[in-house]
Amino acid sequence: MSERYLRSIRLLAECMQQFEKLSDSHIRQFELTHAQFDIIATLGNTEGLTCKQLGEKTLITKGTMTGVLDRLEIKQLIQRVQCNEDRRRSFVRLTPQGEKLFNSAFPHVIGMMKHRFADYDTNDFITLEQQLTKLKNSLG
Amino acid sequence: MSERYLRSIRLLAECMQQFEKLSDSHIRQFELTHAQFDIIATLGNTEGLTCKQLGEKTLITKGTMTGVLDRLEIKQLIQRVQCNEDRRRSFVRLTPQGEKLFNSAFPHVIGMMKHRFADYDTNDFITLEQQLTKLKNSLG
DNA sequence: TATTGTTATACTCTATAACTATA
DNA sequence: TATAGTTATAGAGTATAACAATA
Repeated sequence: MSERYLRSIRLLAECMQQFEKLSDSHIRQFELTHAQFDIIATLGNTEGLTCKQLGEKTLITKGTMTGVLDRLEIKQLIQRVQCNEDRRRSFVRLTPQGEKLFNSAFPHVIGMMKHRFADYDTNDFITLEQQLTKLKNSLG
Repeated sequence: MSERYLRSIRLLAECMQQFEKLSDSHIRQFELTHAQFDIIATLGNTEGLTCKQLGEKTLITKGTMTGVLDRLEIKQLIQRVQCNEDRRRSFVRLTPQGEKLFNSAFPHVIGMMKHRFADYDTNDFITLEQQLTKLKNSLG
């Protein structure tokens, strides 16, 4: 209750909440849900990932994953490509439209966020990254 | 795309994901959903909050809030008390059972998390808190 | 008129378990 | 037997808008 680390966890949650508040409106602008955006963002700059890999990265469970991927497939933002070496698996990849959205959505979010970090210099980033990396490793 | 702050945001999200992974099983142990836990945690150690205040703190919108509160009321963990000064509003408060759960759930989560911060000393916490506070203010 | 909270709707996410196909 | 992904189900969260009561 009076444990010191609770303060850090609360701050962490508040940071995340602020970020979500900021990104929310932009995500919806692209007519995506959070889960869908998460998938698009995770697939961006990859050659494709299996459902399992996507699940590990996004914490979306496999039963849910099928539904999320179905909706993204209907929107023609992703495609499933069956894996020839192991026919149980399939690779999920961004379609050209998916890539286009990825490449237009991110600069958009970037533009919005950029000025918020205006007062960070290189050393500030280094310190922040060090602290977050340490925290991540402690939690992981 | 190559913006430096993206690395920090990614780390932030990964920290939050790790924390959620850890707390998830414990939340479900108390037969609560994330949203429900969020409400209980927010109400803990308060005299009661209005729906509006709860919505601002948890990012749950008012339409959703009614449903979440209904389910918590059915579980007898919260109660709504109409406000006499402004009869449009009502205060949402933990019931004795709700407080009991709050007070038993948190030490539980604390116990689980404690050893993860074993290698943090006071200075580590100070640095981490400073960085997270700075980040929160930048995002907010 | 504006605000607080509820109701209603349609959709999405979620957990879980049973299932199919492949390994 | 184990694994990858789908299907099925029931419940919960979500956005949105219309609504009632109160200010």
